[in-house]
Amino acid sequence: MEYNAKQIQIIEVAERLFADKGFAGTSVRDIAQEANVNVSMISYYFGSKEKLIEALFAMRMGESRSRMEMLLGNEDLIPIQKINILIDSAIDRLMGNQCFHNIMMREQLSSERTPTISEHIRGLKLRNVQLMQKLIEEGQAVGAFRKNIDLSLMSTTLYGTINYAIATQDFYKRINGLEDMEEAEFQIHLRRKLSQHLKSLFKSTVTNEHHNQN
Amino acid sequence: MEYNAKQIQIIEVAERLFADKGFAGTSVRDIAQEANVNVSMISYYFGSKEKLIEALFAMRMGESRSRMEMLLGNEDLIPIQKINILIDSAIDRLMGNQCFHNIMMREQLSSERTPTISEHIRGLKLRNVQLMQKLIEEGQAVGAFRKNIDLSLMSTTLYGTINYAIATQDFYKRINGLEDMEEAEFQIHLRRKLSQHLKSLFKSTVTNEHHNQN
DNA sequence: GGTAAAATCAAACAATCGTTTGATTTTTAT
DNA sequence: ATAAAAATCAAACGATTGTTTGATTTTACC
Repeated sequence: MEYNAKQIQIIEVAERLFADKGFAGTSVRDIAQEANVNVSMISYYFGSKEKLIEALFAMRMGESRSRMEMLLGNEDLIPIQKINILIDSAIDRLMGNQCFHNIMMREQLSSERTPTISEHIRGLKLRNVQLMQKLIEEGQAVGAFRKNIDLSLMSTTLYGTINYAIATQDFYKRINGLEDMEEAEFQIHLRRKLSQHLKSLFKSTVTNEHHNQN
Repeated sequence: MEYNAKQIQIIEVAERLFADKGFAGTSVRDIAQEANVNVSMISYYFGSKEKLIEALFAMRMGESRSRMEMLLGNEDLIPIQKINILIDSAIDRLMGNQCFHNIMMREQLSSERTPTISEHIRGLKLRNVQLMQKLIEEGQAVGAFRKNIDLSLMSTTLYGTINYAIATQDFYKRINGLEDMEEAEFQIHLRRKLSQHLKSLFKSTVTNEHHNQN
C-alpha cells in the first residue's frame, strides 16, 4: 500500500497517541485535532479507526524488512561478533521506534487481537527468534558457544530487557540521578548502557570463555 | 482499606477485564455484567471507574508486602543461593498474578498516569531494585561476584524477561510445539524453564565461577 | 477554462460511555 | 417488631464515541 503525505501525517500522529494513551484511550477526534485534519478524513482515507492502526502496522513493518539478515552473509565475523551486531541492531530498532514498539507491546498484552496485526507481530518475532537461534547454533557448531542454552528464552531476554528498559526509562533516570540530563543525551546514554549490559550478559552466558575480571 | 466480598468480586472481575482489554477498553457495564451486579454499584462502592482501579492497586499491593525481605535475614545462604531465591520468588509473583502485572505493564507503557498508581509502582520497583542490588553487593563483598555488574540493568533483565515471557507465552507455546499441552501443565513448564534460564543467566553473569559445560 | 475527481468541511447520526437519580428491597440493630 | 442503614435496581442524564452525510472547495486533466 502507498500512502500520501497527509495519510502518513495522520498515521504518525496516531502512532504517538496510541503509544501514549492506548488504542481505546485515543479518540479519532484527538488524532484529527493533532494532525490538523477534519475528523471525517480518517474514515475517508482509512475506512475506520481499526483500519488506521492496521495501516500503521503495514507501514512500519514494511520499512525495516530484511535489514538484519545481511549480517548473516558476512563470513568474516566470529560468532560472538555476530551476536553483538544482533544486539545493537535490536537496540537501535526498538529505541529508534519507541512509539511503535510501545504499541506492539500493548498489542501483545491484549487478548482482543486484530488478526492481521497479530500476524504481523508473529512473523516479526519468528524472524527474530530464528535469526538468533541460527547465530547461536553457528557458534555451537564451531565450539565457541556452550551447548546447554535455552534458545527461545535467549531472545526473550534480549527483547524483554530492551522493552522493559524503554518502558521504565523514567524510573531508570530517577534511580541513577540522571533527571537533569538532556533528553537526547539520555537516549544515547541508555543505548550505550543497554549495549554494554546485554553484550556482557550474552558473552558470559553463551560463550565458553572464562571471565575477565576488570 | 477493607473490602467486603462483593467489592472484592467486582475488583477481581475488573482486574481480569483490564488485563484483557485495557482500562479504557473496558466499560463499567462489562464489569458489572460479568460480576453479576448492577452498574451503579461500581460508583456506589468505589466512587468512579478511576477509583476502582486505584482500589485494585491498593488491594494487590497490600498483599505481598515484605514477603521477600525475610530471605535477606537468612545468613545460612551463600550469595548465589539468595539470588536464586530472588529469581524464583519473582517468577512466582509475576506468574501467579499475571492479570495484575499485565495491568502494571500497561500502566508503565502509558503516559497519562494516575499519581497514586504511579507511586505504588515506583515504590514496588524501588524495593525490587534495592533488594537485588543489596544481594549483589553482598556477593561482591565476599568476593563471590564480579565487580563490573550493571546493578540497575540486572533487575531490568530479570523482570523484563519474565514479563516478556508472560506476554508472549502463546508464541512460546507455538514455536516449541506445546499447543496441545494442558494449560496448567504449561504454566508449570514455563515457570521451570524460566527458572532454569534465569538462574543460569545470573550465575554466568554475576559469579566468578568458570563454566561447567554439561 | 471547463469538467470530473479528490479533498475538506460542519453537521448530524446512532451507539456507548461513566455517572446520578430516586424508588425499592434487604439487612442490621435496638 | 420497628426504625435506620445499606444494598440493589431500572431508568435517565449529558457527554463522548466512531462513522456518515451532503454540501463546498480544491486539485488535476484535456
